[in-house]
Amino acid sequence: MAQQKAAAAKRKGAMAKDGVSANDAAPPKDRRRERGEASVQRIIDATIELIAEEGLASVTMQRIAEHVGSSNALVVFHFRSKENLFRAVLQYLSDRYDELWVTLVRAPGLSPVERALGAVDCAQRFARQHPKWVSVFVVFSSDRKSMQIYDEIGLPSDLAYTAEARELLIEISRSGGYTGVDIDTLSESLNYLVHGAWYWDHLNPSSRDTNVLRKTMLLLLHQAFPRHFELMR
Amino acid sequence: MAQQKAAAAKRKGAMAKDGVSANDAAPPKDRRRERGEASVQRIIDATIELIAEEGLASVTMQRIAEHVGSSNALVVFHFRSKENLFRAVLQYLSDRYDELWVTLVRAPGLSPVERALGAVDCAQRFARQHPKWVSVFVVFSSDRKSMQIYDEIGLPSDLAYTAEARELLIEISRSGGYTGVDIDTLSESLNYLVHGAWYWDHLNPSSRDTNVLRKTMLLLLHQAFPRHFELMR
DNA sequence: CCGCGGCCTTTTGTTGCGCCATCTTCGTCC
DNA sequence: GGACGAAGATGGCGCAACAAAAGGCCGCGG
Repeated sequence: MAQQKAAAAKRKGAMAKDGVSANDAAPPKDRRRERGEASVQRIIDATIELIAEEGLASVTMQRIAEHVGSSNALVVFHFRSKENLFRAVLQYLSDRYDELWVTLVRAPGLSPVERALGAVDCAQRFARQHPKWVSVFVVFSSDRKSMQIYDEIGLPSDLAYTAEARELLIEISRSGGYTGVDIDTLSESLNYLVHGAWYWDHLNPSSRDTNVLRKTMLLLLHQAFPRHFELMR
Repeated sequence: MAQQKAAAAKRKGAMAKDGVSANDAAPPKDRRRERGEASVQRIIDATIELIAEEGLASVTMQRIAEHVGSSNALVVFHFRSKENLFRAVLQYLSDRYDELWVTLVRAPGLSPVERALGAVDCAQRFARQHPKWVSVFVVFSSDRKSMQIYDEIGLPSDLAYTAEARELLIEISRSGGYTGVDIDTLSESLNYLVHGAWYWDHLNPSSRDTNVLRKTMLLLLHQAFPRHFELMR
């Protein structure tokens, strides 16, 4: 499947990058492979675009191929089936979200409070910078059929992020000497808020770009840990 | 499949006797029409069931008919097309929600605070009592194609409920002498929370039946209007 | 007993996925 | 350095699934 190509890409990336250096080692970088990988990426991008704009039902292999500017057989060649293509798309998006999360939440040297703020940022930035990606997530996770794919790829990460955030809240509560804070309800609320914002903004894009999500999350955090989170103005 | 149907119909006609006493109150209603209406309802129910369980993509006219125990032509007969059927389904669900909203929010003699609490109740009850209906809403509003249907039937009501809730909050704020409350952010947050809960519980049913939605909505209301809303314990 | 309305079967035309035969382009081996 | 082989790409086709239309049947009510 698609993983083979990712693996091959690593091998190439190791040395082909600085290949400008004169005539050393005659770089055997396979231009066929490069072309193929570029095609794979273009197909994934086109699929995201189409799904975000039109939904799953009306997306066909030929429409994707058409959008890419190739024949449908090329799509079938790279991803053996439609389901495989969708799986690759979701994996791609999941990886992009993970990158952002790692940068904003798991960056070394951050305090738990900073990490929590990073998580808030993560949710908001992702939705603002890549509304189409969010749409694809929503579409995939709604239809039960494609939900099988989401259950395999998206949901586990999703639950992991929630759990990680929950641990952060516990740590803040403990080290801050707070008692009587209902962590489970709080973290679940934040989860609802994030997904609600994503979902609602997908179905009613005009409400995007307000600061409601961030404000409310900070409000809840402030209400629970007043000494550690400032209210937004 | 269809043979059973004909047989059942036959039996039904003969059975009208032993159901009630011989000369039961002269039915002024056309029994054919009754049967037809029952079919319509059964088809709608089956469609809801199927969409909630499998998503839009894999639902076909024949699967619906099969689930109802009739031929696909019967479905086509009652609703002229698939799109029309879906429209009827969404209209049906929208009507059910409206009934609940009218009962809980617009009941005569309620104070604004009671109405607001009614709105909270409405969102929670609907999700608890009819998870499949919520699933259908989510499915319809996710796929852009069927979103055209949702935009016509579901979204206007949705926006109306949000607007009505917002008016309630304004009224409470005014009559309660509150100043500096950001009504727009508050009502939008509550909206996010409701849709987030519906969406998340649809894609991760195990988290249903907690009280998080209600608790958090009341928390936000209490935070804005402390003299009018008690916290849950 | 007759006509109509609800119900069903069969048919038709369309669409989409996946595969095959073929072609091109590029590394590699002798 | 020239031919072979493999990866990448193309067009088209077969099979299956689907929505929808055309037409016939049957029981019910008048």
